Amino acid sequence: MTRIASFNINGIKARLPRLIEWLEETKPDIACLQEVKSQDEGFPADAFEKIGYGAIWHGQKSFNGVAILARDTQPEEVQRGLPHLVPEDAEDVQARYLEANVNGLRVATIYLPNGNPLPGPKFDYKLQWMKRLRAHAKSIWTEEVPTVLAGDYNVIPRPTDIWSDKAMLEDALRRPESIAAYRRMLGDGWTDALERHYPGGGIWTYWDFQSGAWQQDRGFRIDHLLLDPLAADRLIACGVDKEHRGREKPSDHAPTWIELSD
DNA sequence: ATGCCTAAGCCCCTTAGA
Repeated sequence: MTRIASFNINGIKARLPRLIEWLEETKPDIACLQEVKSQDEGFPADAFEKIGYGAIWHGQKSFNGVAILARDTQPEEVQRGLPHLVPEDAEDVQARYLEANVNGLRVATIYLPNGNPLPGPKFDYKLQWMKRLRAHAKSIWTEEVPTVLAGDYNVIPRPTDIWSDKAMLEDALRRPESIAAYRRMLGDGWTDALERHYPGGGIWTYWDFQSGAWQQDRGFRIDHLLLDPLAADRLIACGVDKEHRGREKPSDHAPTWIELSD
């Protein structure tokens, strides 16, 4: 059995005690992290090595940043950043994508752009980034290696993936363009693990820090694990470590995970 | 229409998040 988790930690320095605690309690074989918010030099690889995790990371000052941790092994990096579709994509220097081979699996950690405010360049960037992600995902598909694309997609796929049908309707996370781009990936054959196991929705992975969202369970589902058919055939369980959202100094996201048979 | 919270930077206020 292989357990793969995705966790938007919202600042690795501020969150290190919570992160170490979570790794030791839930023992994921692979952990995909987002919003590291640290330059490469500041990444606490030693702390992970001490508890048996190898790591690769792509850092950036203040914002973004992604990493892949693997228990008892070193992830083998295969891609850093998404390939360009048009020349302007070369201007993108944001650290949002990292991909590795780990124990015969292909795993990507994804921090998809938020896209607010809209309309505007940030929303355009989000949609272009999704186009690039879809194209690159197709190219992985052709390699026929079991693949998991895990991360913070900043997309609320269905009305049942948010606490209120009326909330966030004008937000980039719920705009039809964002949802359509996400649906196109599912149309290509990628399986949204949580959606498959909980078709009725009502599962959240994010609760705003503000306005007592956590206390009132006003959340939504934006962290997703997408599986190619080889990985989807092995899917035996998935869930959200919701309880970790209620601890001291938490991230605004909870970890999301799947288990694959061996 | 706005602030609500939180983190990081180089700083005690601004930017960004979702």
